[in-house]
Amino acid sequence: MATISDVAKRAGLSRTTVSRVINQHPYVSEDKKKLVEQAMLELKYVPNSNAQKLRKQSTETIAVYVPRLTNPFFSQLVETMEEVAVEEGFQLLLCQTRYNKQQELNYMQILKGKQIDGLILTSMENPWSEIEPYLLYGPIVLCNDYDYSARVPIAHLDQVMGGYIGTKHLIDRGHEVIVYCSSEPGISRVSKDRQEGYIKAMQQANLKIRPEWMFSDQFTVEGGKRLFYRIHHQKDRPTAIFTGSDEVAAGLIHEARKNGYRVPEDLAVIGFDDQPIAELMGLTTVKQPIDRLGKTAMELMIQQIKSKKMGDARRVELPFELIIRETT
Amino acid sequence: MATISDVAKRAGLSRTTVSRVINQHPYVSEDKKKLVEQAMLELKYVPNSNAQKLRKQSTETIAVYVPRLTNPFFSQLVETMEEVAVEEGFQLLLCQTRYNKQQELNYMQILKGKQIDGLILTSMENPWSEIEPYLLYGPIVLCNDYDYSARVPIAHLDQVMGGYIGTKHLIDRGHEVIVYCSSEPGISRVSKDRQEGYIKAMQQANLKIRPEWMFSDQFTVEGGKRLFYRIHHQKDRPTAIFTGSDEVAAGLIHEARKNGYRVPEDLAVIGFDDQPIAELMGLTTVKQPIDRLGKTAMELMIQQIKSKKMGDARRVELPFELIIRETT
DNA sequence: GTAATCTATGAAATCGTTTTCATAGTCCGA
DNA sequence: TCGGACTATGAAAACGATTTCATAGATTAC
Repeated sequence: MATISDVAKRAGLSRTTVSRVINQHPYVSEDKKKLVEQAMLELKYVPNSNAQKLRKQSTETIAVYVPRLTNPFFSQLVETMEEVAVEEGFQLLLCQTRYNKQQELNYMQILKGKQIDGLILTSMENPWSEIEPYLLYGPIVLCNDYDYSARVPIAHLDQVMGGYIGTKHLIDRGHEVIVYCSSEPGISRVSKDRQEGYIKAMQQANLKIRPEWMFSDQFTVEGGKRLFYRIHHQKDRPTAIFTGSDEVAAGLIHEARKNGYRVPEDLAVIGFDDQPIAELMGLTTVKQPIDRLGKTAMELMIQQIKSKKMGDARRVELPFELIIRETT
Repeated sequence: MATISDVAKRAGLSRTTVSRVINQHPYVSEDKKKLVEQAMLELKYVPNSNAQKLRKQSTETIAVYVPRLTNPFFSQLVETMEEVAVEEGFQLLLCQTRYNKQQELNYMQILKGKQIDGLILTSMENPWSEIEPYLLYGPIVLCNDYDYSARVPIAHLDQVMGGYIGTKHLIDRGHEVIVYCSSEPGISRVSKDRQEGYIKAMQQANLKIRPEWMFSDQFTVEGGKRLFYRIHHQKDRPTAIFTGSDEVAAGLIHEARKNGYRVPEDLAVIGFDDQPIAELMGLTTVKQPIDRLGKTAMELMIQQIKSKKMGDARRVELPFELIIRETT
């Protein structure tokens, strides 16, 4: 494999000059530049990026932590992030925490080892205080999940509002017994706040809230199905359900219909996210602008890397949109 | 940030000995080892991974090229691959080609620049002859998409068979006018072979094949909807459709029902992949073992990296499974 | 006409590791 | 008791780039 020295030798110049051509420094004469380019072409030379990273102390690589990719919310988030990153000349290292505290912390070594220029967290399995120390080693941006005590850029939605909007819609439709199902396992602020929004809306309407109406352990299509049977067998059956994702809603509706329920007459269901499946099923849902969320987070990251300033804790809050279809 | 020299100084030993401890070489006495570990702890030392990569000439990083992540087939594939990679001590660099020839070639610089130890292609936008030269720079493994002339490890399914199974099932159900819809844009062998399987089954049954019964431009839920209207307005309306993915099938069925079609009585539909949505919609489908596919490909890659032997063109072919539900 | 600035180039230091080579003491068998 | 094998350590070279510093000719400014 050709090195920069080989190129220099071939062009009859020094390594310095070759490096200047590669990095488009000024002060290289046109004719020498041509010579170098010719030599690089002949030798099929490509700079060794590990050497570059070591010397430049920058890697043009950003890591994204997601719980798991089969959750469409996160795969769409990552898709957008990769697109923005590449446009700006960065690459994406993908890390799945699998909702696991330890896994998340293990991955932190990547930041410590200078392997990446920055880190985007889309969910946090550990409290911010566990993560904060790593800020020493490089910039961190929060996306989706958040913690207001964190002094880092954040792109997110006000999930209290999200929970409120959805619940309020069900209340407006005349429902009084409403079940809430959270979106994620773990200590995520997203779940906590969204549930707070649910509670707020219920209280405002003077409706009862009961622990057995709040679920926090079902997150997939399968989970939605299980959720249905839990409800189905309850004494005080709810008339409406606020689910943490469109997938849970879809699974739930599927199973409900199979058991002779009419939706929304016997059971109203509202989803969350507005994934393709929502339109397909005619699902009323609280839409999250996932693309804008991912784009914003990545841009905040890149700005921070390029400006080399840490500590500009800009917070960008994006809006929800209630999409009313046929399940409420 | 502490370097290996700092650690060495603090422990009163040489860099060499510290390096030996880090890499668990033999021939380090217990007491010196303790000293080094103590020093590393005190200084919160973490090796600079770019320096390691440069010196070791290996990066413990594998790149995966996918067209795009919002296609659930690919996000599931990547999810599995990441899991296997991490288990074996590797990391995953994610690259989306967006079905774009040039993008795919651009990304090839990553391999040339020694930034990764190997490359897994899940789809090919360029003919193998364009890609082959890059083998010089590191191992390549094909996954899902394939080209029999490529002398590299391949994990895939016999898509001719896949197309045949699905079509045969429709024929067995008594259908004679069957539309085929391919799974991907571009020159992918997957599409070509699957279509060949369709043709084979049709010919075996002495059924007519017409160009206007073959579509190759719709790949999403939205695409499925558009596909429905194309068919809806045709003169010789088909009674059955073989779609390239469950999503297309889902969109199509949704739109068909909206227009008063009964499925499968007026229009039978078979999907491909067996994604969660397929069960949800009661969709008959040709199941691909995506997890096994991803796992196998990653294992083939890691074996090749670890053995340092190139050119063992092992081919692993996994089986389809026909899942019959209610849409055929 | 001279000092200051700009342009163009290369030698050598540097980034932070691992690897090679050299050295020396210990142990063991004949 | 001698020689080979094993254990333990460190100095210096190597990985392949970029950056700093030095130098020198060309140009500009007054």
